[in-house]
Amino acid sequence: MSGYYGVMSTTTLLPVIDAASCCSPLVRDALTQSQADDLARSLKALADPARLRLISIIAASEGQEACVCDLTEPLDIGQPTVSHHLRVLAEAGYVTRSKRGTWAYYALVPGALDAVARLLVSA
Amino acid sequence: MSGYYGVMSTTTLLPVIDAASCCSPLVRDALTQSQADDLARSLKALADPARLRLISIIAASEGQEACVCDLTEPLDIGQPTVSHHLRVLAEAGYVTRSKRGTWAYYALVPGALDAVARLLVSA
DNA sequence: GGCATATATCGATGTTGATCGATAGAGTAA
DNA sequence: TTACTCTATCGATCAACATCGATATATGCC
Repeated sequence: MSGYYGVMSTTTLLPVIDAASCCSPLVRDALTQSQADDLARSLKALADPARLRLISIIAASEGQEACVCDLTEPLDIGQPTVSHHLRVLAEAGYVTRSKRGTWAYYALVPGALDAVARLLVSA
Repeated sequence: MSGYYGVMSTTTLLPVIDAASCCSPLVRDALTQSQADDLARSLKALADPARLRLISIIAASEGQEACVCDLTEPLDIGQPTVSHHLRVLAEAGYVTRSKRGTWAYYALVPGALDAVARLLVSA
């Protein structure tokens, strides 16, 4: 389990985890402008109802991975919009994309949500 | 097409993840539309560089409280914009406002950031 | 090859949001 | 009262974004 699924996405940066490793918690010190920009970008990627639902569906799926074909129907939005949201989540480092045959599977990046959550807590 | 991911049997699938050790709504179940709307609204209020810097300055201040007069200068934005951001943070429940004389003081709501952070973590 | 399906990208549109200048309101001091 | 300071609100502008339909790309099948 937790194996690797072949091809990685072409955008392999993990901005969320990078931000977590370099930046101090929000409540410890006053954030610099660039720290605030980075964290805001990570939070903006999460701050959309459709993207939160996509993440929660992926997270609740077996292996924390889901096919796009299973993500289009439950949300009440069109297929291009789902594709757009998945791209935003991937570029922010929350999910990775792997294509198997005709289908594209999106998987949670382990620890990505935890990383951004840790930036918000005071302890 | 294939799977419906809703409230299926919680015991058969999900080999590693145990409901007891996995407490976040985001990661445990698929969010409903209104749950996603609520969480997105809370995250949107945080997902702005100016507001993150305001929160961090307030949090780093004595008593986790700061006067507006001390918040206008460090950020490179105008006073009406600072006032607007503070209002957004207050309406989202992250800070409270108290006026003493001519000055307005904004204080962190204890536990507010922790609460939203807990919604994101998986364990 | 041609056809069908799955997903991504493009272009346009309507909406939200960040920012500003001007101004209003509240409080203090003379 | 008047004058001054601090903060909030108003109205406008510009940029960012969510969404859609149409189309492009990729893969599999016949």
